[in-house]
Amino acid sequence: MQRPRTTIGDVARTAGVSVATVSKVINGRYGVAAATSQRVQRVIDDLGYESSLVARSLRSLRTNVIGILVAEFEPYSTELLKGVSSAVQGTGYELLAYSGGGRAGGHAGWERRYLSRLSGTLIDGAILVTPTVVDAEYGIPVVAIDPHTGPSGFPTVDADNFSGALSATEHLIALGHTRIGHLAGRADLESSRLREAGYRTALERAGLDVDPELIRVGGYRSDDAEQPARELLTLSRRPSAIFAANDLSAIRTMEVAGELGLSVPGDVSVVGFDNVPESALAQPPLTTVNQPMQAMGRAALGLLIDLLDGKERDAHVQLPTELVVRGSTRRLRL
Amino acid sequence: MQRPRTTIGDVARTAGVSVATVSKVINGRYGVAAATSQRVQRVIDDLGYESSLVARSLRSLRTNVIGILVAEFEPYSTELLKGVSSAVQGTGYELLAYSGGGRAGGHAGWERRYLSRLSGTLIDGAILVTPTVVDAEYGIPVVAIDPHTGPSGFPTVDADNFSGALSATEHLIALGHTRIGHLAGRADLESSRLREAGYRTALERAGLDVDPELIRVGGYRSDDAEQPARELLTLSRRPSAIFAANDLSAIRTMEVAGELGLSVPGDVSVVGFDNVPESALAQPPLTTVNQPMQAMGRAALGLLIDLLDGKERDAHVQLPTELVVRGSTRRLRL
DNA sequence: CTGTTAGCGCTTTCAA
DNA sequence: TTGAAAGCGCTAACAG
Repeated sequence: MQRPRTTIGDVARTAGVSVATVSKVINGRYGVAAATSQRVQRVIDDLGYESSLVARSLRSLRTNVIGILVAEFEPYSTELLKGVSSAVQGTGYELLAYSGGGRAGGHAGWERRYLSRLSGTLIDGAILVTPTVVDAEYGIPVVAIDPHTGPSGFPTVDADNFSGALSATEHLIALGHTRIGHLAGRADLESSRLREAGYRTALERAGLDVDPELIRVGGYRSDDAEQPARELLTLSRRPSAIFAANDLSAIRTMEVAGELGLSVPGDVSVVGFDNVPESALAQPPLTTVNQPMQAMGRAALGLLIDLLDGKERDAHVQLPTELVVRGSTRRLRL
Repeated sequence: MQRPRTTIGDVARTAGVSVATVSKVINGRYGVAAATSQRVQRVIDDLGYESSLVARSLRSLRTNVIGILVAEFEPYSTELLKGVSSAVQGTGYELLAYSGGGRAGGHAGWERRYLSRLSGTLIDGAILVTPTVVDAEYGIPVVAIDPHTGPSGFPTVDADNFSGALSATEHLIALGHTRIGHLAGRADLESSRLREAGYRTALERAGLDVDPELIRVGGYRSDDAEQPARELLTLSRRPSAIFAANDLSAIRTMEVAGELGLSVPGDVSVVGFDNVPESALAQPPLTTVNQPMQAMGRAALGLLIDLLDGKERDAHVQLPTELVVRGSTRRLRL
């Protein structure tokens, strides 16, 4: 099976020239006779030769490949990916999305590891999705989307998490809910903190108490949300509404409610955050806060390309969020 | 900015040993004194060293990285990606999704180019999404999802396109439609041909004529679908229903209908294919044929890993499709 | 205009 | 148990 791939050496031998000459032809360098160039080109076509990204990148400084590093391919990161992909068209760059399997994403600092692995340089620059540690120096230009620490002195794209959480909670309050639970995100993420802050602020503005018992950590991942969702829904004084820190945990919350024989939105209203496509598919369709993920991906790519071109750009881009009311919330019946 | 990354040489120098020794420690080879090993390990941790995938792959045959090659990150390929990503957890493999920017996906044979670039070996095996040319020998184990030519003597995963198209068209016929247009996919794709065959068969079984004027090529991409959709909808004897070969072109068809002042499903019913999450978000929600994309991704990964482990597996996996009725189709009013 | 040479960071014999 | 040296495929000086 493992027929070794054709190398530049094979091409050189077949064409009767040196590898250096072939390299020049491939890269369009000056100093090759037209006739030679054509002959080499023919051999390249005949053999179906394509230069190895690996070998090339070991030697040269540019590969025209942009990396996008994610902990896992889930709805959020894939939406970003769609945005980046649409924006990369015509820029001359190719895209390489990298994700460790398994729990790598769980370890803080996964982005450092991945970057180290790919650097050197398989990629010219990288987009980090939800990195936990935003270290100072990475060796290559880097843009972060929704980083752990929030904007911290280097290029960042995020959404207005605070306002989004505020309007989500205000929506529930406007519907007459007063006992509103919150399924928080990962404690180490700035976005998570901002969403909780929006929740608290909305309650306070409405003159409602913030009951610590109603706040649980769901951790953004569906699996991790199950247990805390169950706790909230089996409280003796059960909340009549829950604001989950992202759609995945909101959807899981609705599933748990179903298992407990509770109807959404009949017995409990649920609001999510992100507006991933899956939220509209849920039963009932999830009321959520839209985060313009594809636009964020495009913005990140724009920042990164400017960086690669040596143009310094405004270090921080924040895009607006917006409440999307669907079927998982309803007015509280007294 | 470009602080060069720490290399194995840096580690060796700091630890006062040779690079060879460091390499052995990293790879857990025998023949290193425990004390030395510990000292080297400490330096590695201190320096935050991570070996370069690039350099390593140039030398050794395994990288434990699986490639997934796509023409573009759009809803279909990202759904597959989610499936592959969930299945890769715990296998010890990492994932590298690669996509050329721009029109690379348009050129037939893009998968060959990408594979050549990544081979040699950045990746141990690859999953090819909708490859156009399924060449015999690629040098590394390869599994194709929904290939151009259909199952052709090497491992393939696809969905039951014919049955899906059949039930989509039968659904329209059952609703009383008799003039049913078809917006076909890319002419070079087997899946596209099968969907058209399902459409034709359903019409024939119902004793309806297949009017060639009602069949246009939409090409699976949203942009490419606009013109043919417009043509169908402005025909003097306009069809009362359209079966589009995938969701993206179905959604575009609905948009075009809107621009033309036609209501969906009031004036024209529309059915798609794939059931990408976006289809449920469309206005109105799209009736479509579900293709279990995440399961297909998981199946492809399973096949590939078995191949990598030297286990030969059943070369062809076909998953069932299923009609999902939503709001874009309705009974024809006479 | 073309070829020789020297690495890029790493793994792997093979000697010491 | 360790290290020196070769070489993976390629590019970039530099010589011829």
